[in-house]
Amino acid sequence: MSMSTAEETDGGSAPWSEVTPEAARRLLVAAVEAFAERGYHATTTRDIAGRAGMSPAALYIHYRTKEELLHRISRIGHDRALLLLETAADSGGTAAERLADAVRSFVRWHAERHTTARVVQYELEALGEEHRAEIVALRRKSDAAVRRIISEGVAAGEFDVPDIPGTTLAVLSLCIDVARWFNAQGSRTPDEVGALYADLVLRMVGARR
Amino acid sequence: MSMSTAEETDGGSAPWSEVTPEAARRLLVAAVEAFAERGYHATTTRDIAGRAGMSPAALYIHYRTKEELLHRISRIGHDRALLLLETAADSGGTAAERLADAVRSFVRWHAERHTTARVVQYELEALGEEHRAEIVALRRKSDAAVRRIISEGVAAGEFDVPDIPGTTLAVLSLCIDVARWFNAQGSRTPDEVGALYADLVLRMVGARR
DNA sequence: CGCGAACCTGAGCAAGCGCTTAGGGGATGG
DNA sequence: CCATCCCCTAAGCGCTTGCTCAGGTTCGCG
Repeated sequence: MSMSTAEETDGGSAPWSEVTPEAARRLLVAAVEAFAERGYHATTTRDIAGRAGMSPAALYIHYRTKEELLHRISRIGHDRALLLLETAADSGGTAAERLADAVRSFVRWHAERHTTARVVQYELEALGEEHRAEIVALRRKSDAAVRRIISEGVAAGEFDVPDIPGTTLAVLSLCIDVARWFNAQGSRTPDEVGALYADLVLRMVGARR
Repeated sequence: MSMSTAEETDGGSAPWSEVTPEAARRLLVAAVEAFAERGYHATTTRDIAGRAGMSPAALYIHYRTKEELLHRISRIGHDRALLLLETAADSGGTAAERLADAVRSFVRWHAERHTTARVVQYELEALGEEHRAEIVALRRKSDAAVRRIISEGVAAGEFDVPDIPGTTLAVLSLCIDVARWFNAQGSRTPDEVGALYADLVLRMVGARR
């Protein structure tokens, strides 16, 4: 029973500090691990509770349903991702600097916290109607943030982009998919992937170099 | 230059011609639709059989388990995807032409047949141990095909690519993720997405233009 | 010491799961 | 006509699912 769940590769900011009380957080962390490993539908409430060292019934003291657990995870993750992109978009510097910054931090988050990101990005369809609508709204804001950087880069003559919406979509798609293939035991660190991807994206938008 | 769209007819009739008898094909097509909509684990054998107009028991006359159905789908899809990439890699022309050709046909397949592609690309983890190993081997061959084009382009002085394995990974990742976001009711045709992505990838490898 | 609130468990329910089994119906060959 | 084969279904088995509920333990506070 002395099993510590801290298999965290996180660096810096506390991962789930916004979730209280502590028992609810333990359940949520257990759910993230289970959902990322096997997918939402293949994960049982018994599995989640077991990983958190509780009985199945304990889950329902802190969350009304299994779907609500997924929603909390998804909501927090999307808030975080959106914050990263908007911070980069609003920072100073050239469009190229801001775009590289956005991609670097967004990708680094997807690699570093790929367990969470996998759930956040690939289990959307398991959400209920209303919850999914809420999350989709957040995703549109992410899209808008990236599109804004690219548009401003084009307007300033920094970028050469024939299809702004299409390129925005491709950039986000490229970054998001990091969560699918990234492996913590692999040879690349999150920082390296972030740097590589920032370079590739600058090439995609034809940034003057 | 001549794109062999002969066997790429759309819509769910020709693509599964290798599956016989007809009842087995109907079940498989129904399974593709169901898996793509709800995911493997959320799909029931009753749902699959119902879509094919049969009773649940009929499924087990043609397939031993639900997992075998997924494996057949995954195997056929991966064979097809690998064929597209290797055909492009082996065709004549410059590296840039071959890379553009590979991306164009690979992306078009993911968009045109996004229902199938979604199952093929995102339900790998539901496969059993041996079946997954077989599929992973096919995926490594896809990676090798793309890497070969890029390497040859670099060797010929056509491309400027600092990190060949990383860029190969990113190119494949970008293309595969089309299956996740592509929507048939959306404003882009598969051909348009293919053209856009071929252009973006040529920029990523720094092709002389 | 008592009391209530917060937290958790053991036991279990109704529903749904993948899969099996016994047998029916229609075509084919004698 | 019967017999055989294939394809299919109705019924259901054993098990697991998400979730519930009555009751127990621990705590702060008087």
